[in-house]
Amino acid sequence: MHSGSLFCHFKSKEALLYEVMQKGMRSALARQTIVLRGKHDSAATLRQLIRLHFETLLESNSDFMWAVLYESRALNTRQLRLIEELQGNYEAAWTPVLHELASTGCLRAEVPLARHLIFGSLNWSLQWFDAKNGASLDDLTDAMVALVMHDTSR
Amino acid sequence: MHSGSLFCHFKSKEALLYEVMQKGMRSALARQTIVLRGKHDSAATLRQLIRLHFETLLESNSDFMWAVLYESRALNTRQLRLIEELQGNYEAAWTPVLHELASTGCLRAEVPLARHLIFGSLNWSLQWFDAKNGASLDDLTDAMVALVMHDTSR
Amino acid sequence: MHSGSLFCHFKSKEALLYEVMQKGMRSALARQTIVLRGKHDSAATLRQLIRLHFETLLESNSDFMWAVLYESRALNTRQLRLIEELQGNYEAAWTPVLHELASTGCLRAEVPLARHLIFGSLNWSLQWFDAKNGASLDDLTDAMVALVMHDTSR
Amino acid sequence: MHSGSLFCHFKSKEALLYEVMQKGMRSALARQTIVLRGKHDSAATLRQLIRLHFETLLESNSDFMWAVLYESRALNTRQLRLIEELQGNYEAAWTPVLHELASTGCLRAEVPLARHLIFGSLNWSLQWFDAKNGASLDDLTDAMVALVMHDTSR
DNA sequence: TATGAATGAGAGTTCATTCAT
DNA sequence: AATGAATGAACTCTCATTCAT
Repeated sequence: MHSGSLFCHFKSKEALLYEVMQKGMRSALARQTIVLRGKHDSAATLRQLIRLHFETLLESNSDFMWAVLYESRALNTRQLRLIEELQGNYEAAWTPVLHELASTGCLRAEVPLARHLIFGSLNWSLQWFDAKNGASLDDLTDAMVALVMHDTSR
Repeated sequence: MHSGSLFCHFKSKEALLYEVMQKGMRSALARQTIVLRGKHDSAATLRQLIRLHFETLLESNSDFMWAVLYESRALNTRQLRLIEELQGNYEAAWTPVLHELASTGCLRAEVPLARHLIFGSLNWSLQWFDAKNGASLDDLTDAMVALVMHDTSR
Repeated sequence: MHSGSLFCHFKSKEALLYEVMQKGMRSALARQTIVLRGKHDSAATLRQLIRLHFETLLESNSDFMWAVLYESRALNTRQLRLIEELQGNYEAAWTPVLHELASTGCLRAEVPLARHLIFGSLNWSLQWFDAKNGASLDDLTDAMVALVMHDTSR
Repeated sequence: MHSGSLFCHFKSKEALLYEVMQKGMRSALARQTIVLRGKHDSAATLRQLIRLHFETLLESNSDFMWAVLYESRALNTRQLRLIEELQGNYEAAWTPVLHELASTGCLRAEVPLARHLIFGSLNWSLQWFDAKNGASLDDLTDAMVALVMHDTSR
C-alpha cells in the first residue's frame, strides 16, 4: 500500500485504528455472547470462555487485540471511552461465571482480583505465543484451566 | 530537564533506555537471588517470588519494568539480546520452584506454560493496578497464591 | 461532480482555471466594448463602465473574477501572460474616458494612478459586498460616482 | 530556514500567521491612534490616515498586511474573530473623520460605502504598487486625496 | 464519458540529536 | 556540564492526477 491510499478509506490513521479496534471488539463480544447463551455448567463455560479468548487474541485474523491492548493511547478521549466500555462489557461477562465457581470452591481467589489475574495470563500470551512451534490453543486452554480451577471431587 | 541535557550523560535516548532497563533488571535479579538463597519450602518461596515481582513491577521506583515489558522494540539487536537474557535468567529461576510444586500436586499445569501464564498474571498488573485505591501488594499476592496454588491437605 | 470526472473535460485543474478565467475575461471585454460603442458623454460612460464592472464582479455568474483577481498565481507563465493581457486591455479601455474627464476637471488625479485607485475601489467590493443585505449594485455605482466625480457646474 | 525550525518558535504554521497578523495590526492601530490624537482639521487628518495606511501596506516591514488581507482563511474561528475585530477597530476610526468631511461637502458619498470604497483603493495598491519604479507613497497619497476630496473653495 | 480507488509529490509536524554558547 | 535554538529524517495528511472498470 502506498502512503496516501489509507486516506481513501479512513479520515485519519486514528480513525482506522478506532475502526479496527471497535469492529474487532464487537465481533469478540458477539462470539462470547453465543458461548454464554449455551447451557453448560460454569466450569465448562469458563473453559469455553478461555478457549475463545485465546482465539480472539492469537488467531491470524486477530491483530485488533494487539491494538486494543497496546495502542489505545493513540485514540482520542471519546474513542478511548467507547473502546474501554466494550472491553468492560467483555470482561464483565466473566464475573457471574467466576462467582459461581468461587461459590463452589473451584476458584480460590476474590473474584474481582481473580478476573484481573486471569485476563493477565491470557492477554500476556500475545507477548510469547508462537503458533509455528510449541503449544496449540488447546494446550494453552488446558494449562490455564489446570492452573486456576481447583479440584473439589475429593 | 532540558532538551539537550540528556546527551551530556547518554550517547542517545536508546542508550538511556538500555541503561535503565539493564540496571533495573540486574537489581531485580539480585533481590530475587537473595530470596532464593533463603531456605524455605517451595510454597513459601513462590509466595516470596510473587510478592517481590509485584514490588518490582508496581513500586514507585520501578518504572524500568514498564520499559522492559513494553519498550524493548526501541533497542537495537545487541541490546535487546542482553535484556532478553536478563529477563530469561530472572524467569528461569522460577522453574525449579514450580517443578517442585508441580511434583507435589500444588501446581496443576505443565511447568513451562504455567510459568508463562503466571508471569502474565503478574506483569499484566502494570495495566490495571492503582496504588491509590484498591488492593495492596499483599492483597495481590494473596489472591495470586490462592488462584494457582492447589490444596493438597485432604 | 466526482473526483475523476474533471479530467474527462480538462487536461488539468490549471487548464480548467485558465479556461474559466479566459472565457470570463473575454465575455467581460465584449460587454464593455458594447458599452463603449454607445455614444455618450464621458461622465455617463464612466458610470456605465463602473456599473458594468460591479456586475462583472458581483453577479451570481461572475465567480471567474475572483479567480482572475486572486488565483492567477496558480497559472503557468504563458497562461498568466494572456490573462494579464486581457486584463490590461480591459483596464486600458478606461483610460480615454478618464483622460477626457480629467481634462474637464471632473477627475482630479493623474490618470494612471487614478485608474489603479478606481479599480481598487471596485475590485475590493468582492471582499465585503453581500448581495443578501445592504446596498444594491445601483447604490454602489452611485456611491462610486459621487466619490470620484467632481462637480464643475459652479 | 529548515523544515523543522519554525516549530522551535511557534506551535504551528497557523500560530505563526496569527502572531504576525495580530502584532502587525496592533502596531498599525497604535500608529494610527497617535495620528488621530494630533489636532488637525479633518482634511489634513484624512491625508495623514491615507499616508499612514499606504506605509502600513507597502513599506518593507509590512508583509503582515498581505497576510491580514489575503490569508485570513488559514486562521481558525477564534483567531479570525480577533483579527477581524482589530481590522474593524482600525477602519472604524476613519468614520468620524469621513463624517466631518461629508458634512462640509468635501466627501460626496454616503460614509459607510465611501469607507469601503476608499479602503479598496488603498488596499488594492498591494496588487500593483512597485517601490522600485513609478510613484512614491507621497504620489499615491496626493492622487488619492485629489481623487476623493472635493473642492469647496469656489 | 464517468467513476472512485489508488498513487505519489509535497506540505505540515514531531522529535531525537547536534551545536554554539 | 547545561542550555535551547537549529537541524533533518520520518511520519501524517492533502490533493491533483491516473487508471481499471
